[in-house]
Amino acid sequence: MGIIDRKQRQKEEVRASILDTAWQMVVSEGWQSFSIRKIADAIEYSVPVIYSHFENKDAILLEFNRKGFQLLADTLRKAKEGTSDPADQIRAMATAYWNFAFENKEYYQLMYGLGIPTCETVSKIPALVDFNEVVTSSLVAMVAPGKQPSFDPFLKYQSFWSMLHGLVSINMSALGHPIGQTDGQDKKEGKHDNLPRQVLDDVVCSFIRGIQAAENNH
Amino acid sequence: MGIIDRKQRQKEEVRASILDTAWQMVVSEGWQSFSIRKIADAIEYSVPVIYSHFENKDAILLEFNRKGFQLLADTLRKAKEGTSDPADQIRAMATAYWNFAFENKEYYQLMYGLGIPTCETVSKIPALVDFNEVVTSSLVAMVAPGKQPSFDPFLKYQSFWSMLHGLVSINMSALGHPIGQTDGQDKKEGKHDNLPRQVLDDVVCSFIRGIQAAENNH
DNA sequence: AATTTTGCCTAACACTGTTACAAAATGTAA
DNA sequence: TTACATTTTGTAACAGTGTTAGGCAAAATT
Repeated sequence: MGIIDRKQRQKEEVRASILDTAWQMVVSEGWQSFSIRKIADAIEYSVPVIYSHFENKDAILLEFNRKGFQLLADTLRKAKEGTSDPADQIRAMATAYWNFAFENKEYYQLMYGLGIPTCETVSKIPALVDFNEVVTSSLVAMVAPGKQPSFDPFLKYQSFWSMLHGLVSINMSALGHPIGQTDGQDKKEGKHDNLPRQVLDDVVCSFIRGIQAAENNH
Repeated sequence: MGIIDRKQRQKEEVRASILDTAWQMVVSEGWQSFSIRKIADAIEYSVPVIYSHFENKDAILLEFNRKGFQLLADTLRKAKEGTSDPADQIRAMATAYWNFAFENKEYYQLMYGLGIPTCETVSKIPALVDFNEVVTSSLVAMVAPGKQPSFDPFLKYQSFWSMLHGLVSINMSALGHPIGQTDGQDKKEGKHDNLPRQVLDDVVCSFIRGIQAAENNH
C-alpha cells in the first residue's frame, strides 16, 4: 500500500512549501507582510489547506521560533569548538551571537520581538535548553572546581545572555544610532565607526574579568 | 471671539480623552486590544473624529512612546538626585530603570517591543536626548578629568543601556524563567528567588568596576 | 458500480486601519 | 429671524486580516 505513503509524502511537501514560501516572503518583504492569505496565494492553494497543516498563524511562527533558537544554539556550539580555553569560548560565542543576529535579522526579530513569549511558548522551544547548556558549560569551566562557592552558573548565564541581547536589540533598532545625526555630517572622523562592535568587546571583556577577578579574590 | 477659544478647548478635550481612554484600555487589556474602533466606541465618537486628531494609528503610538521615554528620563533624573557619588548614581539609575520597566510594562513594551523603531521615529522622541544626557553625565563624572584619554562616554552609555535593556527584556518575557520548571517543584529552596535582581546587581557591579579598574591602570 | 472517505475550495464571519462623501450642527451675515 | 457658509460629525464603503462552516468533486474502498 504505497498509496497512503505517497499521500503522506505529498502532505509533507505541502507543509514544507508553506514554510519555505512563508520564510521567503518574510525575508524579502519583512514580517509585516506575513499573512496566511498571501501564503495561500503563493503556494497556489486555498486558505483552509494551510489550516490543515497548522492550527493557526502562531503555530507557524512557533515553527520558525524553534528553528531560530536551534540555529542559534548550533551556531554557538560551532563557534566555541575552535578553542578549549573557556574565556576564549565565551568571547567566540559572543561574536557568534552578534553575527547570527545581524545575519538572520528576521529570525532574531521573531525570536525576541514579535509578541512577548509566554511560558507555554517557551516550553515548546526545546532548543532553549541547548542554548542554555552550550553557554553554561563554558561558564562553569571558567571557575576552578571548589573555588568560588558562591558562583552561580545560571546567574552568569543570564547576565551573559542579557548583555548580548540588549546590545543586539538596541543596535538592530534605530535606538542605538547617535542622536541628532540625521545625515552624516562628519563621516570622515570615524571615532564611532563600528561602535557597536567596540561596545560588544567592552561589555564581554568586563564580563569575563568579573568572573576572573572573583577567582583571585578567594 | 471666545468661540474659537472654546472650540480649541473642546478639541483638546477630545484629544485628551482619546489618549486617556486608549491608555486605559491598553493597561487593562494589553496592547493586542489597542484599536481605533474600540477607542472610538469608548469615547462615544465616530472613527473619523480620531483621524482628525491623529494622522494614523502610529501617531497615537508615537505619542505614548514620547511619554514613555520622557517618564523614563525623569525617573532616572530623580533617582540620581539622592547622591553625588557617580558610582552610586549609576547604581541608583540601574535599579530605577528596572523598577520603571516593571511598574510600567505597557510603556516598556511599546518603547522597545511593538515595531522596530526607525530613524524617523527616533528623531521624533526628544526625550531620548534627555535620557542620554542623564546617564552620560554620571558616566563622565566617574573618570577624573585628564585620566583615561581613551574613555568614550557614548560607548559606556551604550553598554549601560544595553545591559539594562537586555536584562529587562529577557526577564519581562518568559525567556528568563528557569527552563523546564513548569510547576514549582522545589519552591522552598529559593536559591533563585529574586534572581533577576541578583543578575542586575551582578551586571551593574562589574560594569562600574570595569570603569574604575581602567582608572587605576593608567 | 455504488458508497464511503478524503481533499479542497467557495464563501462567509468578525475583525482591523483608513477614507470618501453626505448629513447635521454650528457660526456668520442680512 | 432667516439665508447662507463653514465646520463638525456620522454612515458606509474599501481593502485588508485570521478563522471556520458547508458543500462539491475526486479518489479510494467495498
